[in-house]
Amino acid sequence: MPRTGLAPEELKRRAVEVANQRIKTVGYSKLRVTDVAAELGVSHAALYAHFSGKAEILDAVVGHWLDMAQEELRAAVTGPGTPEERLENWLIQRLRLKRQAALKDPELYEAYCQATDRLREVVLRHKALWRDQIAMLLTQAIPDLKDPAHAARLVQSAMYGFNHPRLVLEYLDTEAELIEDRLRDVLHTLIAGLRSIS
Amino acid sequence: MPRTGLAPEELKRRAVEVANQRIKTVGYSKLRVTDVAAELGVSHAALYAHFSGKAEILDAVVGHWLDMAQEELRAAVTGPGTPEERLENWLIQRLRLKRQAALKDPELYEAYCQATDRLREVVLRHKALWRDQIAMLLTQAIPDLKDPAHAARLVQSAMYGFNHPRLVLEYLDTEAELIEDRLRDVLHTLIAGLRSIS
DNA sequence: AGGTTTACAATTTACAAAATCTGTAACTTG
DNA sequence: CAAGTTACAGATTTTGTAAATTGTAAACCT
Repeated sequence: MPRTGLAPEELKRRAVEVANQRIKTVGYSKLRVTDVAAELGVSHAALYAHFSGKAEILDAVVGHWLDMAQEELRAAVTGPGTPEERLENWLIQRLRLKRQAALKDPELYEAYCQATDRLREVVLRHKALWRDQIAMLLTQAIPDLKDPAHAARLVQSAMYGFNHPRLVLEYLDTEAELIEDRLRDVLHTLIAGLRSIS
Repeated sequence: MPRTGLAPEELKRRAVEVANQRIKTVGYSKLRVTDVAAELGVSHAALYAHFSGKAEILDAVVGHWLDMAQEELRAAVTGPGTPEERLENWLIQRLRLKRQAALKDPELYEAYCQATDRLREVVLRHKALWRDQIAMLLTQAIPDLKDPAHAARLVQSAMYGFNHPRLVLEYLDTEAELIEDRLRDVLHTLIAGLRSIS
């Protein structure tokens, strides 16, 4: 019987929520497990029954954000337009989500950056998911594409300069439209190239 | 009359040399202009007659490294092979130079990274030079290319994920061949695309 | 007068003691 | 016995202070 009156899953969910909130306000580097526990009304040791440590709490926060982003992006995959338009849309949307996050919640975004730097498993999983989505859209856009997985990796490589979290930060004060136009240019040229080769 | 017996230009050159050496040994963050001056046998204040401050000395060191790199790359531009091969060669060579620098003189490379982060004028100038070289090679590789400058920027955008100093560091422990293959893939697909569009 | 030095104010860095935080283990409660 | 608490050792962060560094100005050579 939990003395808190909360099911384990619920406490976990709330912990992530609180951590998320605290990162937004006090910042990523100043997040303390103690504070999160205090805000939940439990001792900090209690959290260790649900998370292996501070890193895992952070991972959960980042994972939550990535899930939200994933959800938003799903619309672009199934939306209207030609496959090529949807792929473009999807890539632009992904970029916008990151830029918005970086502008709106810089501290939370910093957590995401650090998770990426350290190659945390959460981020790797989502990167793989994203590549799958690109592969799917590419297959639709280029019917006789030889090796979708390979092509997807290629596109992802070329998009890295636009999408890498740190680089997104670097270009934050550059006009969005300018960057998006460049992304489109690269994408369309790549697709033209892939078509002409296939 | 300089009391050091050195022409201003010579002192400047030597200061850069000493700073360069010191960065390699004691590290970028621990470079002191006092030390540089001491090693030259002048008071640190004397350097302020030639450099506006510490940042400018660092810029000069980075500029020097970039000049060397530029020199090395010139060979690839005028070397043998088809224009497309030379462009590929040039891009690969540039990547290798960075990786080598990062491995051989990590501290010096860190100075370069920071200069890039802060968008120092030295780095911007070299980026423009590089883009010109890409444009030239592209023009040769694709005779009826509409807008070489635009195409060069496009290629540079797509290459950013391979060439950005920080990302180079990030991939330092990934096999060189793997990355180079990806770079080639992206480049060839882009060129195919540019050809099919022109 | 150009180039340099000395002297000095404003910053930055280095360091060590005190406080705080993380993670573990033994103990408690419904 | 699952969920939680308290107690605690080791690691990390904070804080205050001394020392070193940067950059400027006025004086100094030749």
